Amino acid sequence: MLTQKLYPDVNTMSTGSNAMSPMTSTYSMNSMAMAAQMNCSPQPMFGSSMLNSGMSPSMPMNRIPPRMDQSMNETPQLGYSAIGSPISNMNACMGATMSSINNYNATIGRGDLGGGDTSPNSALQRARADKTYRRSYTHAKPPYSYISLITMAIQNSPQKMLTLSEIYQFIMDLFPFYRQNQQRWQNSIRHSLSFNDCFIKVPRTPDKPGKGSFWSLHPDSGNMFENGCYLRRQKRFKDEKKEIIRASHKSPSHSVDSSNSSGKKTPLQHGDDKSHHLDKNNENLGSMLSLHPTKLDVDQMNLLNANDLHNMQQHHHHQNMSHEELSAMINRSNHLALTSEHQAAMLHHAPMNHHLKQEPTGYTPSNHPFSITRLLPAESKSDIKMYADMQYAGYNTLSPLPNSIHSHSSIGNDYYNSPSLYHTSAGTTSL
DNA sequence: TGTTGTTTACGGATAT
DNA sequence: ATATCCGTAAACAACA
Repeated sequence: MLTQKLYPDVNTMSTGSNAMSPMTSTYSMNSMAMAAQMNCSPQPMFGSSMLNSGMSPSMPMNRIPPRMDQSMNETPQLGYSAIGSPISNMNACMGATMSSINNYNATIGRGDLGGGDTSPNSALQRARADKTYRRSYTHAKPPYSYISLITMAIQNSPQKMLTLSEIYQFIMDLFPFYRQNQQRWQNSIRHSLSFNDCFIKVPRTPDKPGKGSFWSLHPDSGNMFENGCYLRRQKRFKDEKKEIIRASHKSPSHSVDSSNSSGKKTPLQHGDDKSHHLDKNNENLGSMLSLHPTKLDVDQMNLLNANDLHNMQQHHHHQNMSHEELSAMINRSNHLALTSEHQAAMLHHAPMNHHLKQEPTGYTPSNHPFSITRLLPAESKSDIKMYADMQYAGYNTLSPLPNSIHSHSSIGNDYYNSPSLYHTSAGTTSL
């Protein structure tokens, strides 16, 4: 079960001069901050066996990385309430073996509510009393992939597009884990943005000078997380045009361009290195390509590709459409696929799709424990906004909080604060 | 010069 | 077993 590395950094620490572990936590935190840490839920496979085996003693307690020290000193702790956070609600889908974690997380996340497990000798109670045990959870890696995180950030932005630095900031604001090892994960973010077709680059308009482009979601990529669970995509979104290009350059008839003296593969030869094959989704690409034999000049295709969005932008530029209007259009496009009702309808009425895993518990996008709609609810909560305002006063002008976290209140919303929400969809409760 | 963006390469985890 | 997804490192180029 526990096959996935829980803390990959630990295994790769030796490579970096500033190597550090997300487990680090020797600074003090108030209860709200602790809750924030718990919001950085461990990996979904963070199973009970790990907990029951007494994880913390064997877990390396690492030195505080200088950068994190600095970060934490400069950055007030977020007052995120992890009540009902993904890790808590995740347990709903983890089965009975997760019950102890469920209780544990609920307790830690909420603070002591005076209820819960009262059995005197329970491991849970011992765990509660063991602060080291608690601390071992801090800065645990959130269970969301980088693609998920980027998607969250973009979808949560008013314009549905963000700069790279804004994406960074959103992630760091939401997940303290990512205030560490920034070079590492930010490289991965950039890689994800470039590598995945679901992200498209939107050039800056002259009236918005600055560094770097905006990043948005491909209008057709909205159903990447078709069950609403933002842990792992059901399937990788692939821009068909780009895929055709890649395939055309992989085909035997398309030999490696000898003019490429660098020895590097051309971009279109690349693909997913370990996916030396086309997706099943695209297994008919060969025939497609035979229909479009050659002539798929890279430039032409790039032009084709130069992003429908950009074309849209150009098109609407002539119509005096503002950047905001354009983003609103993108928003609508994404929203169509992301609308819960729409997705639910897709789930319940669409014929079985062989490449989609089935959620055994019948989760819909709106109620899945890892749904973005839970993490980033649409409605703001004024009290949390106030708290966030206080916490973030002068923190960072790039912070998405003023217009994103503040508006969506990823934290401390009713969902997170309602004990009733500990009731799982399976009818069990973690309280 | 630091940031942003692209690409290659590799290995682990997960799904089928 | 294989396919696919994901994370990470790193080289490199372009840009502000």
